[in-house]
Amino acid sequence: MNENTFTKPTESEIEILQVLWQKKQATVREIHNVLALTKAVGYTTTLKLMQLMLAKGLVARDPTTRTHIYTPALQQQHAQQHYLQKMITNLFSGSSTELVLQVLGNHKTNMAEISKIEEFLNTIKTKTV
Amino acid sequence: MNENTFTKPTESEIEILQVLWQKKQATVREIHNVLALTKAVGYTTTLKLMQLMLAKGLVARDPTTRTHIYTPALQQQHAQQHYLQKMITNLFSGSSTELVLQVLGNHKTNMAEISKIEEFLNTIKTKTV
DNA sequence: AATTAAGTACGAATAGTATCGTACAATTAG
DNA sequence: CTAATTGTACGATACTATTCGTACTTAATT
Repeated sequence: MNENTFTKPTESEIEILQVLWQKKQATVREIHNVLALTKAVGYTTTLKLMQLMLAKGLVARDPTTRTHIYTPALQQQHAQQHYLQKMITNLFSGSSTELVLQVLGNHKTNMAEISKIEEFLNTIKTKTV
Repeated sequence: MNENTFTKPTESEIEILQVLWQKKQATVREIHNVLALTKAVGYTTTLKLMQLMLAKGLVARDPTTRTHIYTPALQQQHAQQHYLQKMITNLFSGSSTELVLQVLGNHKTNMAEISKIEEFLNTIKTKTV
């Protein structure tokens, strides 16, 4: 399983990856504690999921210490692109602009963020024919 | 099952809804023909899925004619919001702006669309403290 | 040293999703 | 009028994902 082969994470797996992306690395216990904040789930369930993710190549781990330390093996940006593309196709009739407008309309965006987006729009303007 | 209860469509169900949202209404045969363009799937599979979607309240149908005519019972915008929110939380660490920048960076956006987005940013600016 | 605590491994049960064959009904073609 | 075609209904099956109990191992506590 090389890095070109995108193994689609399931929803539960993405929840785990989200924690790993933020913490950079974590033990099963640490991840489980985070997940347990928002949903009822047993420790061995989280453990098993992470073992399956290891087999799929979604995470890596250092097994030299007794308590294994896991790291994400899938880049957050890759997952973002994959799911964004799918979402644009299936939910926004293929229009990325529609998606952008919908997001901007539904989430409070402060001045600094608006400026950041405007700035970015200006840079792509120069590349647009 | 009232309209406040959002029944989360599965991925296959969203593919069907996508066709319905575009066509406004369609028969099982019509939807199946569209799906068959991109994946191998039997007619009765599509039929069964749509019957399950009817039971879930995701679609409605007019059964007075022999060939039933289906319509979407879930607004496209509702589904968009739900999945956008989930995506922002799980894949973008809660930052809607990050998502917007990612989309703009990965999809070609023409002048007209850029203008549309800039215009929208201006309107929300006036509402931003 | 014995007991308790904390960890991994993994089989197996459960639940959720997708697939399709077959039965049957209604319409259409010959 | 009979055949073939086109449709719906739905049970059975396969596949995928999730959940957790239990066994075993290692480390820490008493």
